[in-house]
Amino acid sequence: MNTDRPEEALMALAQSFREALRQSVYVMRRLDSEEQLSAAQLGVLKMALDGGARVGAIARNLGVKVPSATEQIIKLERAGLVKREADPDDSRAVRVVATPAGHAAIENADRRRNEYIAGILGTLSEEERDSIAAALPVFDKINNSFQN
Amino acid sequence: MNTDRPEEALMALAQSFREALRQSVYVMRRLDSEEQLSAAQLGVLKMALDGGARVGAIARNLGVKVPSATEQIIKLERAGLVKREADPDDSRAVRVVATPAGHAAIENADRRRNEYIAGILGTLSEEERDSIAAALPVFDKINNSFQN
DNA sequence: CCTAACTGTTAGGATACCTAACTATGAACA
DNA sequence: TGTTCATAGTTAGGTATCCTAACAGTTAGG
Repeated sequence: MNTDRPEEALMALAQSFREALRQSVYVMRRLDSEEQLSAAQLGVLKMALDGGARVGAIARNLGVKVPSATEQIIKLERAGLVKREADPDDSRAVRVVATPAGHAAIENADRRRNEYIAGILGTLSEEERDSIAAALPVFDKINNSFQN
Repeated sequence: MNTDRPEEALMALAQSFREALRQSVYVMRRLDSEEQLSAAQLGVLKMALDGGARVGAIARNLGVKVPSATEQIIKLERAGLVKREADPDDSRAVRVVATPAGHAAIENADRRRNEYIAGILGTLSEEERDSIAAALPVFDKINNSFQN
């Protein structure tokens, strides 16, 4: 495994996997286009829930650079969904915290999107759903390989 | 199944699925950032291979509107990887065809990306790879639900 | 023919991301 | 204690991708 010249089977699997990734991007765009909060903003908001999160942590979680996170945070702030506060332990840092309106917004956005997806999952067979359920943790593992 | 109020389990699966989608977008960005051809351009190029494809078909395949496809096609054309020709059957239409340089480029780009992914898949256990392989067709089925 | 439908291109605008440069704070150490 | 280096965010400027609207040319139906 994991040699310089991956075997045929591994390459074929990689190819299919890549196709799934490509489609996922498309699906996410569709999902986003019907909502007010973008996926990135939803991600920020989620991290801002319990006690808030620092800008750098948010950026890392979203897989973007700090200025890109700042940009989304500012939009959410203008929309009244989060507020920025000084970190009591480190005055260089900024804690992003969800406002009550932010809490409400995230619940709505999350539920709507989940219902949309659940509607589609509902059309699958039990078996198909099981295979998805089994694969998701592995997906997660793979995706985490890219965090570097 | 597929009721107005999806069950708990379905909603939970939808939530995890959505998380995987989100991560996929991130992974695709990473993968793209190390290459010269963007994923969208690679998609155009692939369709331009055998006998070429019409602009509208390319747009549909990529999940974007026609002007967005045109934009990518123009870039590839300027790079010498495709050429645009009149469709013999319908003079309104344009066929996008890969040049020899385009053929070469796609092979390189595809192989490099597959090797990268294969390298990661190689670190998984046999079982994990099997669960991915089993899920990919279902992913495909789900993703096709969005083609509307 | 003449109009309606279709295929693409062009123009203009929005969004999200990036790098580089800057400010301010913290931490290490002589 | 004071200098220096590292860290946290913001701001400025630029790029890529997508979109809608308006347009030109072609096809097809009545």
